[in-house]
Amino acid sequence: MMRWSQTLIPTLRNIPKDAEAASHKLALRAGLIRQLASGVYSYLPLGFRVLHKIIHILREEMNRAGASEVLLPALHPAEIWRKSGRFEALGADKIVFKNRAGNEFVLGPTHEEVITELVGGSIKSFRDLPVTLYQIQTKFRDEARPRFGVIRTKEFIMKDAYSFDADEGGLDRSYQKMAEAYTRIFTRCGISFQIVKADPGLMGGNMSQEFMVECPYGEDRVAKSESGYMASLDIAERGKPDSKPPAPPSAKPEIFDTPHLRTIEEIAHRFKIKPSQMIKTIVYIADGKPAAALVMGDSEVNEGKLRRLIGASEIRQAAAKEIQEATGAPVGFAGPVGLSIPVYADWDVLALADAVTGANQQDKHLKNVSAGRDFKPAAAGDIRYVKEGDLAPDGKGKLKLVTAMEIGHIFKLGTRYSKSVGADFLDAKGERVPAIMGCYGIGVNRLLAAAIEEHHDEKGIKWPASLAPFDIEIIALNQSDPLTRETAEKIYAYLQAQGREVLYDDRDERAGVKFNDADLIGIPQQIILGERNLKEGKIEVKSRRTGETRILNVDLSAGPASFSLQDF
RNA sequence: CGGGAUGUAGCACAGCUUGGUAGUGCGCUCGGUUCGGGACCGAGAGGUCGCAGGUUCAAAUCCUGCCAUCCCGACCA
Repeated sequence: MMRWSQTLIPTLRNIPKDAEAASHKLALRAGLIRQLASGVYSYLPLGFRVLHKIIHILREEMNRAGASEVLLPALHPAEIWRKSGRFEALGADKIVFKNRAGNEFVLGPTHEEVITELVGGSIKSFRDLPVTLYQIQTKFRDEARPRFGVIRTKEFIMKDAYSFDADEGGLDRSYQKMAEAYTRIFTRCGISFQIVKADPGLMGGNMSQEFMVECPYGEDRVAKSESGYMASLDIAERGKPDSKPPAPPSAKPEIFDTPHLRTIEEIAHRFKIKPSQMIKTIVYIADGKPAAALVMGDSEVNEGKLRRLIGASEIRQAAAKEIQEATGAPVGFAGPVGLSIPVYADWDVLALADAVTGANQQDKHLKNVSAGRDFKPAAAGDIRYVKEGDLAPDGKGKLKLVTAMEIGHIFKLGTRYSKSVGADFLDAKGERVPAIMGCYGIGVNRLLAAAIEEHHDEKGIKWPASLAPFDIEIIALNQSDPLTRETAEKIYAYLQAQGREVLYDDRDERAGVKFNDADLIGIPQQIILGERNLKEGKIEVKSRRTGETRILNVDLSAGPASFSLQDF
């Protein structure tokens, strides 16, 4: 299959200083990848083999789920992105340029537009549906901040699939099939994942789920409870706290001077008040009308939740001028008392007594403020991001926040793209209607990183069998010993004949170097050939995963076929 | 994009404060001894000190600008 001496596996003894994450360090040290520029990597023979293993699993499972593979262009005319309205939304993340004719192109960061255009031009009737297409190809995003080696890069391989259905029921079925395929894929890759409700974000659409891996070098925060609730921080909800009545107000609100102190931190620091004793008042413009959101000083308003509580369809933070108009004071001094615009309070705020908040006058704040007595919210609810220790939404147990990495994401897109880009068909009644779409993505390189993050120890990588670049590594301890060399060659030939993928470390290196490199690159099984054992007709087989070793008998005189190797 | 840090041989780093023309470990090449968990001895090769400009008799070292990379944050399929 492959001889070490004839390929490129540049293992590193020193830890490259720019690497932080375990997967980054190990991928570099094991000679899987090399960096060309920030967020741009080459995959060397070992790394590329792992990518191939992942891709093979992806293909099998996509095909099994009834999807068909295509290959779409990476070069997209800017036109098509303008058509969907995402050209601007893409912002600085898109890599755009003009060709010699002056036509603008973007290097495909994702392919909803292209696939919709393609399918839209090809389907005519509801009889052509459903159809699910997928592809595996390089995407380009000029990430502002590539991170952690191969976890977030500017150029990455993605498996993306798109389903087109005639109706919502069809979409549900297509989506379900993909969800099942994803579960099979990650399970086969040996990755411990969890499915989390997520925010569809820029993609649009009405439902999405993320496949997440808990990992210190992930980029997402996920809230989870003991009873199994899991949601991305963006949309995680919390249970309504026991409506403990606020402590009886001790005194009436009182104005005090806070010259140039605008932020919660400044006031908290200057007057030695806990942020949790303060009411943060943020002015929003909801469907064109001002409204104030109230949360405890140590919390952050979640705009999605606020929008739902208000019942608005669009919401944004107010500009300085609008704040001045709505509260009569400059930014930094807003408070709920005496405010003429409706105020929406988080549950936390209802339980606060004697709180500190803005006085709606420049350089002044109020103390001894209590909800109910000093102001009445238009509505109260969960309008902030959850925090560690919050009550779980089902009221059972507390929420924990964990760092996680997203390895897959599935969306029900609906008609967002089929309407804007154009993918119509004639339904059974002869009416022209847009196809109902779903889209489904897996980051291939990221999966490689996730597997290393989960499967490694101090010595190196411990590949799951399904992703390992090779099944078995032959370690010939003394390459200058004829018996060792001969046996190695025989076993190498034998294993290949058995259809095993084998790496033969035939380098003229010392035993220690080979052992350490073998543990580093993490091939699941090692066959160790040493003179002492060979003289007695024995070889040693070691599992990288468990460290377990077994001594097997080999009858060398009878040729390579006289022994066999079982899995542990 | 804001904040912080770093840039000297393939990798990891010292030298910079106090300017005098570059060093250590690993790796690499050759010879020898070794050979079951990163050997030893001897001899070598390898560097535009990130780039540009400035100060100076003299710059890796001091000054200015730029670039690159990493980390934190913002942003984000």
